[in-house]
Amino acid sequence: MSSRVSIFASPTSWIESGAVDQCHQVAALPGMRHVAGMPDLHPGKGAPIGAAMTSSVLYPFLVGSDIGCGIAVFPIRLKRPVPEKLAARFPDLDVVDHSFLDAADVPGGYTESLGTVGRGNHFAELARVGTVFDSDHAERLGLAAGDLVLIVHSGSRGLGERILRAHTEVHGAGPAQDPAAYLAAHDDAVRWGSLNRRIMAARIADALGADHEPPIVDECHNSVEIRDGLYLHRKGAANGDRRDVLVAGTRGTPSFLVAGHAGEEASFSVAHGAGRKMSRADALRRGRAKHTVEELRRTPLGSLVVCGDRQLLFEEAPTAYKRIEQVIGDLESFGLATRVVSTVPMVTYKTADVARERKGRR
DNA sequence: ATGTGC
Repeated sequence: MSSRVSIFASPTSWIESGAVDQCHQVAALPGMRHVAGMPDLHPGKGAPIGAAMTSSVLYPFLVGSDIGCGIAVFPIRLKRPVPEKLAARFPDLDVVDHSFLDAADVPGGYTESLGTVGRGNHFAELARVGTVFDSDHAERLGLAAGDLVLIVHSGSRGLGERILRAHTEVHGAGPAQDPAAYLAAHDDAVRWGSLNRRIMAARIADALGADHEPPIVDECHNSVEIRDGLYLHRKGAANGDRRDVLVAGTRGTPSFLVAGHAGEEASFSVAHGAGRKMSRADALRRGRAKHTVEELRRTPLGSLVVCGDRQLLFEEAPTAYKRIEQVIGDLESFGLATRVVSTVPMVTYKTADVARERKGRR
């Protein structure tokens, strides 16, 4: 059985060779039919990130540990948004607030860390709609230039990790022997991730004294689905089959809400973000020489980044990522998606700001 | 990515 690798990136887009190698390694796995690399493709742990991988057997490691990770967009209204004041009022999304869990029907019964953002590339951001590229589509979503939105990127925390570990402890990187059982646990994690994002949005809106609405976009990018009798794994790739997707920029550049039009050749998928250009280790080493903490906490866009962890701040520096405009341009030129609006960060929460808390307690 | 691994 032959299997193909297709990379949806223009020759001028930077794709690390290691990530393409990983695509071919995955394509050589038993039962594999097709690997579609998105323009944000970069190397991951064992499998590429930014890829949709289709096979006749289910490989849990291709989804990874953060099953159900995704990005949701919630319209929010605020009277006079001042980034400095709002940043100071953001809730501590590193810890659970039990008052938001009472009414929640928690998938998998896993209540630990529900409503918390986690680490890595996860964030919760207050942003304003910048450029409107497709006014009809934006209007259907209820969006106009200047409107405020909450963007929440997070996943299933310890739950997804537990599900993958239960599989790998027995089968390693091998396929699921009981796909239905894995899928049932996976679906719990997908629902949990979505609930996690909603609870965070509610916590933020409450802390800012704002009204917010249900999400207008909520697509996960680590998942597996059965499509045409095959397992379609997505790792750092969102469902782009006539779905709207928020493709995340960086903590210092805009993001793009796009309309997905991806067909079978692209495994019905679109990119999930800018994609890392540097490893975390490289970003930390080079970032320390290149940036100050101050410039990473107050971006050229005038937005603020709440992040009490200096290492994470450097790892997540905008320069550690590819240019989001290039990624979006590739999605458009390959016909996978079209721009609807851009969003411009005002306050991005990464992790609690220890410096601020210490000051407040004095 | 992860209540984290050798």
